[in-house]
Amino acid sequence: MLDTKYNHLDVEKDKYENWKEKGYFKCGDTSKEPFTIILPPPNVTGKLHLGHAWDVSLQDIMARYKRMDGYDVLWLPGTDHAAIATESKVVKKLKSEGINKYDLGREKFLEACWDWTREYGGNIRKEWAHMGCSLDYSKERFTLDEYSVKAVNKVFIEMYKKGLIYKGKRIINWDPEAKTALSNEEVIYKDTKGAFYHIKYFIEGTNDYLDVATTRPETLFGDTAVAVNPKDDRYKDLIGKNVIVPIVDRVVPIIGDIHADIDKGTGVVKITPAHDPNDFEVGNRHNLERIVIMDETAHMNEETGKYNGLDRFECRDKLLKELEEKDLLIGIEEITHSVGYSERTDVMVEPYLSEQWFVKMEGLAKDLINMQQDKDNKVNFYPKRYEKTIIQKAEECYDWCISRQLWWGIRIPIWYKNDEIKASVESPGEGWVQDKDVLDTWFSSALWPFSTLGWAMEDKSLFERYYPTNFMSTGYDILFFWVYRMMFQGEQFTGKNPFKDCYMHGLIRAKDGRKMSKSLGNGVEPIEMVEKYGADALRFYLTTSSAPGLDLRFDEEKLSATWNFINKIWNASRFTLMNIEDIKEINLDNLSFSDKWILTKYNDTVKIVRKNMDKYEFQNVGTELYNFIWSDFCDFYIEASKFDIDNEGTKSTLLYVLTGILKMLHPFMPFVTEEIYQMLPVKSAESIMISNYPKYEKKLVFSDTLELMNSIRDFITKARISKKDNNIKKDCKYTFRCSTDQKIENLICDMLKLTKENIAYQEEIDTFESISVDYDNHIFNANLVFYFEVSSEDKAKEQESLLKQKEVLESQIARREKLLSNQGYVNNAPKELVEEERTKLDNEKKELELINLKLKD
RNA sequence: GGAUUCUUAGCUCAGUUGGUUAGAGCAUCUGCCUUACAAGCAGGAGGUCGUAGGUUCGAGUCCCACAGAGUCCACCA
Repeated sequence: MLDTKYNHLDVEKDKYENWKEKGYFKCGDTSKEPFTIILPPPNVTGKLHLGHAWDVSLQDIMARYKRMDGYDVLWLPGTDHAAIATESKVVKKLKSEGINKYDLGREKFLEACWDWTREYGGNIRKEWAHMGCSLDYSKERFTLDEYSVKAVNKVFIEMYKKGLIYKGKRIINWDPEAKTALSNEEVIYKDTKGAFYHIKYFIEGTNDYLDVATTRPETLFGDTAVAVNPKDDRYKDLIGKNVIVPIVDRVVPIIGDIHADIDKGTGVVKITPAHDPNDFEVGNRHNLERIVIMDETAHMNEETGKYNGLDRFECRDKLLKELEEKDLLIGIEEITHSVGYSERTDVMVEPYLSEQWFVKMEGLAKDLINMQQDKDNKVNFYPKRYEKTIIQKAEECYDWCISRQLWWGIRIPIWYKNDEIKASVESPGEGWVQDKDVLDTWFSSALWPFSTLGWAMEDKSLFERYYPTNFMSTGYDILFFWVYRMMFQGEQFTGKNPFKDCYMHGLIRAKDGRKMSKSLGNGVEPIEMVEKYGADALRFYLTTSSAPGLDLRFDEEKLSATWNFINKIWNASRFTLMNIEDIKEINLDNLSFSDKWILTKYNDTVKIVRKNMDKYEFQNVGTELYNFIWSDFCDFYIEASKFDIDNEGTKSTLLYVLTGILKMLHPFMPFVTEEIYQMLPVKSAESIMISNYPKYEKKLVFSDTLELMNSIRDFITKARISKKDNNIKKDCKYTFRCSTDQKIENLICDMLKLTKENIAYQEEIDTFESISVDYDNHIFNANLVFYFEVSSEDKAKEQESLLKQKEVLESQIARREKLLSNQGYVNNAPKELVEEERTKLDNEKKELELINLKLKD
């Protein structure tokens, strides 16, 4: 027997291990249709945060739902080596031990990374287990395992040969702390306080100068021109003349270029082709020299004379001082402007000229756009609007910088010998040297949906069976990092989109709407919440509390309310189990009105739940189940069943409906549903995980009963209000007439807790005041009269309440009459709706008559 | 500059082909320890659905404008 209270700690203990041992998580039943989900691989040394908990819950819901519904489900787990993130952690750790990465050397450093990975890699698996994720661990992958590395090499070489990957000298975003190039996506722009420094650039051979404004004065060492707009009347005559770059005293030309904006700043721009992407373009147009003035750590190099060796910001300070001393600084104008920071290290990104590998995006992006036009092969986004976002991204289409000057990652399969270049995994022979760089983590992630399934392996059976995948779920924050890239790589190498449906969820925010972050200290640990309320509550709360694509404000009170809901389910189960111990089989032949009613309601619920599950509208599923279970099943049906509990049909109904409830809840709350399922006296499977998902059963739908019982329920509610409003005591007397059926009369008496002692005798009645509750429609009518002693105060109260009722009724009748006299409504609205309105109007009129009668007394 | 989301009860949010009197949790008020559950039960109060127009027989829902809040992309000498 169940305890009186739900204890999530007991319930969630050991179940996961048991499921895993039984092999329920494994795919492979080829008699069934496959259903595939690939888990977005978290950073191998990372920690599960609430966003992950949300993400894995969504996927587990789909995995469990489809598994129960007869599919061969593969939910494939894996982790990502997370190049920069992991490498920077290992560097930091070594540093604390007084070890420098470069002194240690590449091989030993990689060993340290592997050690780190092994040490922390298990954590994430424990967290999946806490959350109840039904992952097939026999297929677990890592972005540095054979599956991934082979695919990455194959893809790289093929793209290189097709000219889709090229090496180029360009301005890229440089992270001076991690000492690597970054892609545009890895740069985060933040509003930063800075200044326009106005500097004098003297025109050669004159005492006149140009006022050049810059936010990065230290780059003047790399200036090789000054540009003005050719249409700018102020300066156009100067084009062709030269200016002298201050401090370095270099003579550089004044050029005319549209890049110089007449309205911006002073209209004069210094051109530093090696340190600014726009200037780089200008430099190309005018054949300007590119002078690199910094090293890879953003310290000034030998080009800067006495500033050589200084950090960029230190150099800026000292340079400004010197400019001031030499009267070359016109002024400083403080501004707030947007500056790029590295996503991982949070240092200011430096635009930096270097040689890097790029993916040529034009053709790939076009293919992606075309694929989305194809109804049968497109990715369906949930919510839909993300498709537009993806398309826009594809239309912008700038090349993707994929080389990283790191060691932890997949090394670029390119070999050099003198001037020769070869693409190959193995060394082409003696004297060949491999490219030192590794690939962007996201390059391997982009292949993840097919690399994990053995696309590059000899045995392609998994790929053939489970690709393309069915469901992808992820936060919108990695739409461009990942979803976009998976799409074009999938299309390019498999000819198909890697997933059919892509569900985007939002971010988890703190209760005040701010982002959860370490610096604000407002983060919530999912594991703490699991300990406090259970994984079941956390999963249900996270997945049913917001609409797709929207952020979720984490509210512990709501999580606690979810716990209460589970406690309610627990107790409803407890009641059911207490009353059906002796049942041997479910027999739904001999059913009462309320049995038929709950079965009908239940089947409606099954239908709506399935519909919404298939559309990933989990918040609707949540609302539907919550209302059905709490309001219909617990508050009404269980109460009604108490008076009929010895009936075989009622016992069967209780068990049948409870079983269905547990099954529909199972994807959301796997642990508690399994706990209760195991105690059911009649069940079809050894675990709820592998039982069948409920189906709509037409033969268990009794529409007439639905209508009847809804009316009865209405009547009971009304009678209850009357009882209370008029302060009727338990010992009052009543007479009760119900025209339909003796059973219904009994049920109503029971539900209203009216007992034989309350029956009134005629002679008594005469001396008592009375109130009555009437209900009359075409399938059910009843009349309940309470007789009781009443004070003048009570009587006044009743009058007041009747007048109020009258007022409400009259306004409703007026509204409905207006509606029904509207020909447009009568002609256009659905017939049933109009008919319903008519019935209601009739009822309301009858009710009003009764009230008027009572008011006359 | 472009795109996009949000604005519904005191608070946090649902409301998906337009159709009863707009729902829930928490908080609040009234009455109940009724033998599944007081972390509960039975009720009550609380909303002119951001503002102003339009389409429609009918708008929280569709369209337009405006206001406020947020996010993404581009630009940022």
